[in-house]
Amino acid sequence: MSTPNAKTRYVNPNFITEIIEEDLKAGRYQKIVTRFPPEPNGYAHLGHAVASYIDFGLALDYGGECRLRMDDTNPEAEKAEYAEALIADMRWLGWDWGPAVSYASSYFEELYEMALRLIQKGLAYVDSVSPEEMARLRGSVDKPGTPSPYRNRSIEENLGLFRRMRAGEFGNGEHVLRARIDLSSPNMKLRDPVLYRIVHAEHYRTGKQWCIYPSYDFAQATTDALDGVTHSLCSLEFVDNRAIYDWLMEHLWTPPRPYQYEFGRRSLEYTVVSKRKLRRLVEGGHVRGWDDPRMPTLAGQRRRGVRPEAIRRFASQVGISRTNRTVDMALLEGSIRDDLNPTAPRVMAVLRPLKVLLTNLTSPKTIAMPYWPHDVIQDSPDGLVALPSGERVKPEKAVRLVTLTSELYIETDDFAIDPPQGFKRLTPGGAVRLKLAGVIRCDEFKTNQAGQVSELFCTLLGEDARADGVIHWVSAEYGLPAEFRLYDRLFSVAHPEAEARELEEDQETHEDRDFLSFVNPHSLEVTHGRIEASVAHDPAETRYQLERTGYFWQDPVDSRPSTLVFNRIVTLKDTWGRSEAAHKASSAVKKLDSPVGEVRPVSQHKSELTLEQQTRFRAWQSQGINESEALVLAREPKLAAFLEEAAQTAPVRSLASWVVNDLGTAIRSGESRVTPAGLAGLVQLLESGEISTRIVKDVLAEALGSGEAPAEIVRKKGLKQLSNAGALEPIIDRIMAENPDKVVAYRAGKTGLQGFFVGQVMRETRGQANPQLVQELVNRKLS
RNA sequence: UGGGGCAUCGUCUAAUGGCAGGACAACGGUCUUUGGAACCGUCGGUCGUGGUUCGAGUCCACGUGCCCCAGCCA
Repeated sequence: MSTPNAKTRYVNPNFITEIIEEDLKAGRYQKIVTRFPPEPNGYAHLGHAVASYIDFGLALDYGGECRLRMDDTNPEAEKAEYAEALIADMRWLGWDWGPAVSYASSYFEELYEMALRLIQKGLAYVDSVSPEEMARLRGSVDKPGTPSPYRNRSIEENLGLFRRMRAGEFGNGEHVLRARIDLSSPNMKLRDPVLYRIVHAEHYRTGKQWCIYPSYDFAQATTDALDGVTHSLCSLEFVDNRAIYDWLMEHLWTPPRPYQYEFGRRSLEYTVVSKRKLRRLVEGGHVRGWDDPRMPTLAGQRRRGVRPEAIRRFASQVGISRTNRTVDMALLEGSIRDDLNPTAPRVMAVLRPLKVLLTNLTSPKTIAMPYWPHDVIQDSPDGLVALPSGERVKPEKAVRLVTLTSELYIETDDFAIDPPQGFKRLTPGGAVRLKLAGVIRCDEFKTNQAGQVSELFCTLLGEDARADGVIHWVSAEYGLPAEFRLYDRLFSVAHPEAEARELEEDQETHEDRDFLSFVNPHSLEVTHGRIEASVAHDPAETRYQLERTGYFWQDPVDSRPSTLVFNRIVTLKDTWGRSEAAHKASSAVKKLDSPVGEVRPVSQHKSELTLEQQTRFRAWQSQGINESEALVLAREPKLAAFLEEAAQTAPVRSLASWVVNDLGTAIRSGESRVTPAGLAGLVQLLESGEISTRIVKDVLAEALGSGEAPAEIVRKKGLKQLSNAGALEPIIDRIMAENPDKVVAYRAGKTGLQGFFVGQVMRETRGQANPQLVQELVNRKLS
């Protein structure tokens, strides 16, 4: 249970799973508990989907639990409608949060008690300055803050005031409760953060019961603890807030306690997700609503026809790391196609009809057409395939009847008077196959006044006639008229926010040249065409692949049996259209080469040394220490002092690199558990040839963790450098024998494999082999 | 500007100091009654400069670039 199956796990291994596995192994928690805590102040979007995937997926992977918690601590922004929508969206995604949704607002009483405890401990106080004054007193990033005149109120006074705040004796903004932490902290978040503020507003759940509300920082930490959370995951912008989280845990909770970990946000190309921007799209009429299929909201994606399985697949592929990233649209589209390809039955529809008359077809022909292509049938595990109704039947039963009549429609694009190179469709005098209905030849075509082709006259040829390609079609008599809504990316640029920012910098007039100016005017195209009659009998929520055009389903809001409306969920991959477009673009515009040799500042200057540092720098150099290390030592007295002390019993030249490169970080932070004498002892062993640098490296790392004397570790583990070729050679021979393929690859020129062989030997000998010697031997044996 | 976070193919993501790997995209091919799918293959990367090391994406230093923090929002 503690390590998920690599194939079925939700979340791929990452820095957080590493922590979880370590915590489970060490028995710090019986089982892990995560939580997904949206604020009900808007609709869920793909960002929420990815974040929830991590929280719920991790819990699933490690046999834990994930709570869904409404972080509803700001009554002015939140609505029941949003909370309900959020819950519905999460359920749609398929998450299970146990018997009940958790609400921060359900814990208000407990939180209030905890605040009282903080006051009683002298760790929180009621401040009564104005918001502006508080901002001023907080200082700025480069100036420390100054205490408010109310910072030293007595515990009794604070208690009294806080109770009166709750009792509603004060107006908005008159008082707040603040944590007493550190007004001069370089971390701005720690400058006495607000814990409670007065808000006289109706809360969608607690009504007027409260007029004081906990802040994000206070509520997040306390409700995590109350919910039994073990791993509290949030996005990177809250890194600074972790200090408050830990401070609150330390003073209010006894272990086991939750810890906060942060991961990078994910955004998507060609879209925006901030609530403010989404609202402007809706209110500005750029889209038809929050559930417009172009919106990145889950409501929008759902209405578009995307299935939750596709969203989860997408989230899984996006992955998780400690960097904010913008994901390629292709990843989402690919996930949707991968989900739909094996689940969407195929039918035919013509989006932009061109009338065709079959001059030699005397009576209609009814054809049984399979819903599935051969490869989907082949891949079926039980040999059965689905009908649109969901019923699974034998492949030969998975068919619908389609009628070919003398009057029919084909796609306007499937005919060209003057075809481009490689065109595999209908041309004047040319032949093409109508899917499953025979080959036709175009004898004549008619044009309208505008010169556009309006009708084709064709002859139906025998089955064996040669054809350039296969196209889809719909009978004019039997086909049902339908509206098709073809969605494209909402914005015409991949990074609308970043582009808008650049525009602002370029021009002073930024107000109307913001991200909205990048809205793609062609993001919705509506066509009227025909779809084969069989769909009339299918469940309304059936997702189809309309052959050669894309995945579609009926718009759940606007489609009616009498007036069908189909949304395009995603196009098919179109290698022809793509190469066509690329061809046009390259021939139309000859791109100007961007000027070469761009200017790059060549300021590779070392940061300046003071006179005193220069003197020390030269002194170190004169002792034989290289420039790079001497520079560090000259600048950092702590390291220099450490080195000087160690140098009393070991050669300074040999010590310097260990001090600078391996112990530097620990010494600087004052947390080095290796003493100067300890290092000197180890270096003596190195100098005498008893141990190798490899061993020094490993021992130092261990000593840094355990605090044990390095020489003692060497003695206890019996570490000793093996410089005896006779002992090493059999090991090398064995490894070569075990990896014949690598030997071949090496001899074929993949010399990077030398590292593999050396590494194997080092591992076998627990790092004790003399690496130079091993390398030498390996080289000789391999060549 | 003080503090913090981050940097690996076009994109996303892996690699106890020891083979820079995977996925998506792109490109080429096989197959195909979908210019789809599937299959095979190709292309392509460690931000820069030094240092430590037998060996550095990983450790050290100095740069460069991006993101977050000065709400009684979350």
